[in-house]
Amino acid sequence: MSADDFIVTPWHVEGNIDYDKLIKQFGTEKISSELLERIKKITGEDHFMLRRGIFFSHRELTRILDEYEKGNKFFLYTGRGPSGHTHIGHLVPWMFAKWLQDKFDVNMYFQLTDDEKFYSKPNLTLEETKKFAYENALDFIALGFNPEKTKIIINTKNIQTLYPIAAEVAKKINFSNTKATFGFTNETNIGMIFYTSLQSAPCFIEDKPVLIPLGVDQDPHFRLTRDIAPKIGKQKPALIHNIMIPSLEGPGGKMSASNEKGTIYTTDSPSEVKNKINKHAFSGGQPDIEQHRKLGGNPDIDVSYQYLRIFFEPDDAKLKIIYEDYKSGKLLSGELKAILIEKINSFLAVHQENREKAKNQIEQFLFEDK
RNA sequence: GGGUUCGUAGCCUAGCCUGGUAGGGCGAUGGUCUCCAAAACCAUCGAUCGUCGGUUCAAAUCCGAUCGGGCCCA
Repeated sequence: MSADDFIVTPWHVEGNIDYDKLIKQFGTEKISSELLERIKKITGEDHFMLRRGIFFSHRELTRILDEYEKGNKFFLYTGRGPSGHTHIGHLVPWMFAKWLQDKFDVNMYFQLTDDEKFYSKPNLTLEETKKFAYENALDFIALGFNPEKTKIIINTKNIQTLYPIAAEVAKKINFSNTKATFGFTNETNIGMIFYTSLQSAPCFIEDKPVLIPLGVDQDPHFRLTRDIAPKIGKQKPALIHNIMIPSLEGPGGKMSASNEKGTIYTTDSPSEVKNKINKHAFSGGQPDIEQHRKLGGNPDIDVSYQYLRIFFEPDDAKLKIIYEDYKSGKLLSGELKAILIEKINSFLAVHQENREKAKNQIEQFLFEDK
């Protein structure tokens, strides 16, 4: 694979992603400066994830805003495949979704696809995926979603509600569609083959437009959903995509829940965070201090800097100083790491407290079948 | 129901025909080097070869059964 090759699919992300190319490949739209201005005007704030291009692409976000301005509210939908513990990369779209909920005052559905992870991970049992679903739900709730307007759907639990919608969808998808979209073969179990219709279901749970914030790698699922929507008399879901969060160990992969050392979990202790960052975070620094002072570091490939940019340092002025100091060689990699460690640990201290409280709130968040 | 194929460390895999208790790659771990990380270089851990039984002085290797996965046909 050459330097400018990259692969982005729902199951595999590899290489240095050129997001402009990806927009062309996927046929999505770049979030333009006009669109940014418009969002800013409506919400009264330009969220740093938008401003910095962490959310960089969309499908029909303009339609959602058009409707909203006419007084027609939309709702939000996102989800998570509970194949393991939550890591900080997962929080990026959720955090943004929380902001959207606050600003637009809309309903939110969060789908935990325990069945899908059971189907797709040979070694996971349904018991385990259900356990992770519960664990992941705590992290979601901990971010402060409005309990009046937020419902968590667990596929195996809420199948009664999902199934009639999924059936409508499933009837419109044939085997060729799923094979082409997901690369299914004759070895693929039939749970997987049906599954995408279940992931589509929450898009149609309310008779309103839906906006889905999600990692761009998950876009293919909803390309299919968007094709089906008009056929069953529904509106196409609109999407807003975030970039892939790099693994601690460097660019060229997304943070994976199965790679312990390249991943910071929401339940990690301060010393674990410190150790992981110091020992594993890929740096853009020079081989030694002398050269670093002389040549400076490269913040654009430095994972610690990227984490600050993506999530942990919302203040542009502070971020800019870090960027310039690192680039000039004034700031050493170890010092940059120390900044990040401090940021992550103070975030996690609060998050973990909220996560504990979430254990008592979870009941009110769980979707109840009617 | 019939046929076929596979089952060796976390993952991929050599060895099976021509029996003598397993070799490699990736990964993991530790060290050297770095302000860190990476790279590089050292070193280390890790498999009773799906299970049970048989043949044999000796079986991952041959035979039988059984369990599990895949594919094809019905």
